[in-house]
Amino acid sequence: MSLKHAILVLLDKKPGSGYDLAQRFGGGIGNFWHATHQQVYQELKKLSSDQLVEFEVHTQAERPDKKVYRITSAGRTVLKTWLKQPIKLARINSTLLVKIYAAHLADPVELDKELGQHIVDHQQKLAEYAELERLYFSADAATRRKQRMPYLTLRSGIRYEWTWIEWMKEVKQLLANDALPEKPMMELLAKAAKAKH
Amino acid sequence: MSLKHAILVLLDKKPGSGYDLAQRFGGGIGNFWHATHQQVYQELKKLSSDQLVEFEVHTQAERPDKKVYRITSAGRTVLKTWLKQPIKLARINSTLLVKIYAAHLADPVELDKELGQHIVDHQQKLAEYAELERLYFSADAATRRKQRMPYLTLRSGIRYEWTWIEWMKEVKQLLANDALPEKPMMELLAKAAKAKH
DNA sequence: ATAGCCATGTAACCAGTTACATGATTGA
DNA sequence: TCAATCATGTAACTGGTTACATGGCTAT
Repeated sequence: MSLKHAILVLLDKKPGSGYDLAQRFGGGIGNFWHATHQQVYQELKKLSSDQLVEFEVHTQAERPDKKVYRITSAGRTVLKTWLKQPIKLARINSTLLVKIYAAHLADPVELDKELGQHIVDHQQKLAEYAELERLYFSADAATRRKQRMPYLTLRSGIRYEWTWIEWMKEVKQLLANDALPEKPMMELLAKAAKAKH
Repeated sequence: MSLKHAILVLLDKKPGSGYDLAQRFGGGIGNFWHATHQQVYQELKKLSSDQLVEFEVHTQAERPDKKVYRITSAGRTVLKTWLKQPIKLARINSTLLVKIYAAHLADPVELDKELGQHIVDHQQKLAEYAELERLYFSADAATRRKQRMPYLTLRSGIRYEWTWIEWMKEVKQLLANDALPEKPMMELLAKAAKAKH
């Protein structure tokens, strides 16, 4: 489990309310770790009873009161211990790949449409990332240095979306032409890598 | 949920016992849909009570008896209906990215070691995929045509591992040199794409 | 001997999703 | 007036992981 740790990471960067954290999981870190507000509130309760976080109630006029959480030193210890532990290879569960695997049962027209929609969705995501990258590069050197870790995760996202889009386009075209790939993927990638030098 | 559908897909290709399916989830389809034997047995029980699959007990000498499951026509209908339904954008939960995001709290030496290990793990996976691809290309044209959908999923796996490895190598090097990326990722990818023509 | 394969399962727990619930303020 | 934002939660359910349990056969 890592929701626990993801929350500790966020609170270490900056204290905040459950609502706050839920917002942050909806963008930025949300691109590689998803959580809903229900999960966040539950987890905060647990973390709080384990004294890894603590909170203060902020009474607000005009807005509902809120509990502002911050990480405790015990929490920071847990976080650092977690960072030291090697993680297991992530396992992928991709519905789209299961569908492609079973595509002989599907209606080709529908499948083509679905791939098309998927390509659009991922292109949109990529455009979002591209804009964030543009912003990053327009910041001054000090800010860029401070933000380098989040930026590196963004680079991962860009590569990921790009690759995924390339693959989907390839599949869409092959299915449309009822064709097979001509060359092994490994060969194509090796050639592209060489071309860089 | 898709374990249900993944099982139906597998049984549609070929009937088999729970043990059998669990093996198949450990390789091939397991590369993009993971399931343990406990999950498989539970799910088969549900599918069976919903009459989407049926089984026959095969008594074996020298081996434990087994239940050989096959998909029913109701199951095939459910499967086809599912194939028609558009799927939502997959959400990613990547522990490694959370760690990188929080890397300012980590010991650089440990982080470097962990990245190194991860690179090795993924290179191993990639080598596995490369071997499978070699096998695919050494088959005759008819076999290649029949296996094209599984092969397309393999291509996705190859691209995925390759990209992931490239990113990790980049991060490892940047951290080792305490450097920042010089050029936007979008620019680098666009240039590489152009070079193909 | 010992490990690994074949074969099936239960049970407890942990994590994640969906639905329900409330209620004030602000802006279109 | 209607939707969105701020703010917090409960409850039911579904899905996934880990541990436990059994037991014979085969190959080293």
